[in-house]
Amino acid sequence: MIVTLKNGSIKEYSSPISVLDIAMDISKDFGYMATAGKLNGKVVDLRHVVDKDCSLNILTANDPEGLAVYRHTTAHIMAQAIKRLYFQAKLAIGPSIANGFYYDIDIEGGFTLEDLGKIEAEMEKIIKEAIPLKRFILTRDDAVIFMRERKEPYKIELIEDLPKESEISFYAQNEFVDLCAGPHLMNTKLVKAFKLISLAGAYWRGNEHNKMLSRIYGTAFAKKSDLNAYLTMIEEAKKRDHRKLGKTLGLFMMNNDGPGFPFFLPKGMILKNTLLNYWHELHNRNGYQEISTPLLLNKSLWETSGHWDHYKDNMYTTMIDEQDYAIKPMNCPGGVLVYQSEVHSYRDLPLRLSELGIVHRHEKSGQLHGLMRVRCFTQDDAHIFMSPDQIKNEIKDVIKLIDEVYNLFGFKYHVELSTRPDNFMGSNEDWQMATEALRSLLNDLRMEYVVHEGDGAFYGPKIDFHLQDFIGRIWQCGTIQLDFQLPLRFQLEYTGADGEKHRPIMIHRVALGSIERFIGILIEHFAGAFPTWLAPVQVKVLPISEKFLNYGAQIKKSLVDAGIRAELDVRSETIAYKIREAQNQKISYMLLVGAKEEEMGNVTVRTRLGGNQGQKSLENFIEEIKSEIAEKRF
RNA sequence: GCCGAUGUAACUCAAUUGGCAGAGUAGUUGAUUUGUAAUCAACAGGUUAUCGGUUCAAAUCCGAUCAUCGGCUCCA
Repeated sequence: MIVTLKNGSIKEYSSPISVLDIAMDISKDFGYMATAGKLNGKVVDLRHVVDKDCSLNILTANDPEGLAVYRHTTAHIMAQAIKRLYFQAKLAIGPSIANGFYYDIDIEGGFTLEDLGKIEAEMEKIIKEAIPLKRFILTRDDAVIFMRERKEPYKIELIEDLPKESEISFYAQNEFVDLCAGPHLMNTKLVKAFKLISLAGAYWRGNEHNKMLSRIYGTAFAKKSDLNAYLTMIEEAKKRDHRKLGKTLGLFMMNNDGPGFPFFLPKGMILKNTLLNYWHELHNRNGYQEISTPLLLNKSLWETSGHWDHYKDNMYTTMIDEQDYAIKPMNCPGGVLVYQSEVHSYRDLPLRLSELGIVHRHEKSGQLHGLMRVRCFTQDDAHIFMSPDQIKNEIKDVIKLIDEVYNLFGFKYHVELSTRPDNFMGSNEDWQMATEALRSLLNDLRMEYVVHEGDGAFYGPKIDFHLQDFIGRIWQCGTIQLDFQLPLRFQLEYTGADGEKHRPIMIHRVALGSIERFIGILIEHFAGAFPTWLAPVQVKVLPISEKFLNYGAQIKKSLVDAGIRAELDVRSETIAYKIREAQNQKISYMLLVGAKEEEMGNVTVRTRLGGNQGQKSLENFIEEIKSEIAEKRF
């Protein structure tokens, strides 16, 4: 029997032989570190017996797939510890996830943080006991009986959902047995570094109508040093939290009297306006015309648009002169009314109406999160009205525009295509045509994309752009939605070259998504140290002592006259103190001015990252920083 | 909305478990006049989230409400 190994080498073994034996044969050390095998592309247990020619890659906790196996075993150890300490606890599911693992448990009264310490201690004991994990198989019927004896209702439900004739695998570590497809480590002693991270609630099978279970999150790594590095990374990520930086940098604030409604402070407003100036420039350049539509519109409009039926629970409403009104949760009907206000010819199309629309949505209290999830936000919206033959080119241009924005900030992103949801509006044919249009366009552009079946908007399929932030969280920002429904509902028309009336097609699109959230993402992305073109304060002038306040004021005036955002530190503090504060405010340029500088008409430049850059003339400094700002360098 | 935790000065956190609400930072005032990440001193700052209850006595115990945090669910 021939086994081809990952490095391309070929080994011959007498059949049958276990994956573990092959691992041990390659190297004893490697065998001890092995967590699983990848047999012909599929992750298998070390216990798996190989009996014909194959390709095999031995996985260790240093491979992502091997680490997942390692963490999954750690989840089993945690479940065993919990069953030892709390016999009445019922186990649900416990998979490995991106940064660790969790286990959902049904326990009367839930867990407390002190319990986590006890569970960790019991897990250490289980690891010391060096318990071998044994795999065995039962028929489905026997598996149900087995779990019934053990009084594990969630496991029974899981088994009953499997096909009737299937064989079901279990893993046993002494008194503890869990339903599990595997694979797993051979022995509990192989877990070297783990930590229980947090406690949370989670619905059984992710359904909010089901019972809320207690979820314990933990993580595990091959080495203690890797675990510590991960914990340090989490601490670092906390320092970047936009809610914390928003406060220390004076960008925005929240207040109990307006939960989910952010306040922008002077410095945050500069950031926002600078971003929007760029946005205006970008959209002018790309043939958009900006409009602004009312915040408050009659309920009947929302009924026509379909929003009332679909989202009335999340809309803020009020009554004016005995008529129902709603605060807009979206800008589209406003855009549609603008289109309708005139008669259009095919020559007007595509008509690109952009709008920085302020929308309000009543998000449930538990899901608010700093600027990332708010109840009032500004969409950088646009509605494009066009004829069917313009769809492809138009969407291509929108993709190009969005790509330009993300590249400017150095964001990585990926694209997802979302198809028809259950609560869709319109005909199957329209949906199919719209979805195929998007799909073939992505294929034409050779863009990689993930398909999300059933995740589209109720009026049409969409292409979503997902950004990755510093902590690795994914944020959906840009979206392009193709809509046949609103033009139909509002009876939109244009006169074609043939003199007949035709129905336009509509694109809804945003590039930044929510301005507020995008700013939150920018804060974390740059850790508050914005590129100079975006920074609320671009230069801080620091006089060596009060004697040089006048000279400092002159420098500041020259900078401000040149269009640079500069501040002067007028306090009678030591220069070291002023520098410290400017550093903490993440200001990229500090200009020190004292006797030497005043004499020559110079400034001494200090950069946040590079330290002392020596003296130069003010003219040179202004010229350099202006070109840095103009080019939007970072 | 659901599960869990939390809420004390502008910020970060104490208060020996029910016995006089305190420190550092920031702020103000004064002194100092400084050359590359914290000069010194004084002052001011509070209905302990809110409302109610238990108690001789509540930041502390109990209940309700509000908000925040970690998740779940949701996100047109």
